[in-house]
Amino acid sequence: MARLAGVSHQTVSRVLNHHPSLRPETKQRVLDVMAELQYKPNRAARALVTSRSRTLGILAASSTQYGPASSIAAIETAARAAGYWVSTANIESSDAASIADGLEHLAAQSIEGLVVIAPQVRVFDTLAQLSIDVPFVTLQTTDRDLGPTLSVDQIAGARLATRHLIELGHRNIYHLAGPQDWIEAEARMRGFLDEMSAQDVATTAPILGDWTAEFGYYAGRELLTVRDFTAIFASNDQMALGLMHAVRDAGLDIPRDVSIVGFDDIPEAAHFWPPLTTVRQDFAEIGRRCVALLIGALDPSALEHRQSIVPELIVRGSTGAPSF
Amino acid sequence: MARLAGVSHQTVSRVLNHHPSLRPETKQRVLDVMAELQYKPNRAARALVTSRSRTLGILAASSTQYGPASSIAAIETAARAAGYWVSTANIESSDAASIADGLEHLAAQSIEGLVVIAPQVRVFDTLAQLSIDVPFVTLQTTDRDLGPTLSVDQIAGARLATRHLIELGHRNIYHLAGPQDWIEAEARMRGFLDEMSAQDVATTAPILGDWTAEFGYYAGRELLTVRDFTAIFASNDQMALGLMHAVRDAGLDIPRDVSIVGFDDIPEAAHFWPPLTTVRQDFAEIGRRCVALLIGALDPSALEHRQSIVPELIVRGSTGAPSF
DNA sequence: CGAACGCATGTGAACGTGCACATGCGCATC
DNA sequence: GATGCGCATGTGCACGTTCACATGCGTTCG
Repeated sequence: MARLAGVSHQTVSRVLNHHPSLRPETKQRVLDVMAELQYKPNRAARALVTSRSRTLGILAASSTQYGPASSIAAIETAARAAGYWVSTANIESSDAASIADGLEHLAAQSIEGLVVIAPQVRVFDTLAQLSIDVPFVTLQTTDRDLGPTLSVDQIAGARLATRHLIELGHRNIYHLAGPQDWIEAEARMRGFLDEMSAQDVATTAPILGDWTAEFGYYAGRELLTVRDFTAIFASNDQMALGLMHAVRDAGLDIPRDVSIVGFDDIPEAAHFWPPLTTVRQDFAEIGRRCVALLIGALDPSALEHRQSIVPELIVRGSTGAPSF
Repeated sequence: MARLAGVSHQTVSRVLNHHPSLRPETKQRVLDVMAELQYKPNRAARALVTSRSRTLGILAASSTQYGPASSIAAIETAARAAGYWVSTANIESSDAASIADGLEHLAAQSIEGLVVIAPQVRVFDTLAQLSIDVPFVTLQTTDRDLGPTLSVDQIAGARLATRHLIELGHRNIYHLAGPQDWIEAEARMRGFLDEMSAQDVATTAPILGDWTAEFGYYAGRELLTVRDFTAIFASNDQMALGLMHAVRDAGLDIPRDVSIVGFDDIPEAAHFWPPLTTVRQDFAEIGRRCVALLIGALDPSALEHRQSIVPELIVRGSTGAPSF
């Protein structure tokens, strides 16, 4: 007990909390003793009395993928800098039981804020059911008002990608979308459809995928049996990779026969063959903003981080004019 | 307070801890009230009185990469199943300050066990300096006795890859290694060197990389200016991807002119062009074993999880016999 | 010169849980 | 029928911290 070394426990507490009325020499003396004893304040005791856990929760699906993993890492870093801890719950399947389990695990440590990187709608239903009542953030662009949310302009990114293909001269463009319970997937699909109709290009129904290269490969094989298109916009880079694999397997050339665009700009995308044209998302920035939003909601001060993050089109070798 | 509903707080406590001497009807009554009130036991209070946090720490570098991310996810899942929480600290650079910061962050929540997925040696020095005294696990194959450790046989995996190339007839093989402060990288390099000398093949000095595709690309360009080799064994799949990019840029064919082997078998590897021959590691299993080991060390019972995980060579299109 | 104020520090209670011990009750044993 | 034992439950304290309040001392001001 550091307080054995000179002062009362309350003075120690004041030192820890940077109380203004402290004689510098007293403060220093306490600090010295703390250093000597390797004193560590007890987080549990503090949480107990303040009833603040200073913990943020992340509910994550697909946390092994580059995008989610990057956001998680950025969230952790930003939270740590702000003096918060982070606890993650990964859900493997997106069924209700799994979601509920993850949320309960987070609730059990009385998190003060929640970031959801996962299928959306069910999560919030479950959240309501469990009557977990914390501010939360999600990457979103829905109409629904889901409380404080962070707007990353997935729609704009998807429009960028689509416009690029149209400007190159493509008129038969498929979209390989992500799972529709992901808000990002839905937004990218909407961006694709919006741009297509804005430019008066006939649209085909998007194909619903699962984010994996494996799915992209099989979807590509399927599509190529008909081959009524000259370009595909995939909702992430992994699916784009699978598509490219299928296209090459069919003996076709990219981009001469088929142009392909991805989404995310994972670090490997620049080294695919051919290097992938894609939409860059700043996952780290997303993570940082999530934390800023949450902590803003917790320390109820300014909350004007609502400006959206603008994605960027990175043009590489996988797209070109169609050859007729 | 649930205890207002009939019984003493101690009885509630007994229900929570599955005490044997409880009349079933009493127990049920308490459970009913708990359900009705949505009662959640307070983790902080419990941690305070038991002085057990039930929290495992992960110190992670490169947590956005597939391998580390997979292990982290598996650790989280396994820990959750065992009733533990997980807290992650990501370190961006591997300098001492960053490591110390991460470890202090973990120590501040009095973690009971630590998994290190990061440059190794400095971590343990720092650990000692901060006199953090918890059991820890690391993926390792060093000679050093670093306490309870998990042995994943990286050496065997690397030998597998190297032997595959030698058996195909390659005699001029380079190794693109990972950063040498990573134990995995060191072990894979050792496996490569061991196998080369066991098979009496002349060895060239390994090139030290940084795990990224970008590095693989530039290393490949560099190597190709001389081109005194027919095969390269890269220490992970990302670097292998970069290498393949460089080889193609030079107008060469894979595997006719150059064979390439990776390590990890990330999900995308099967869809690279050509599909990558690589060594599969079961990251999820690694994560699970980490937790088993740590919890075994905490609840001091059996500790015989020491059998190592055997990696597997996956032969795909990126390797073939050399053409002379 | 005394009252009032502000600063630096101390005192005691409280947070919600688990542990050690105490209590009361029913049943078996002699 | 008294003694003792085991089961089911209750009582009080402790964990380490913060909060509200109390104390003592020096300074200012009417």
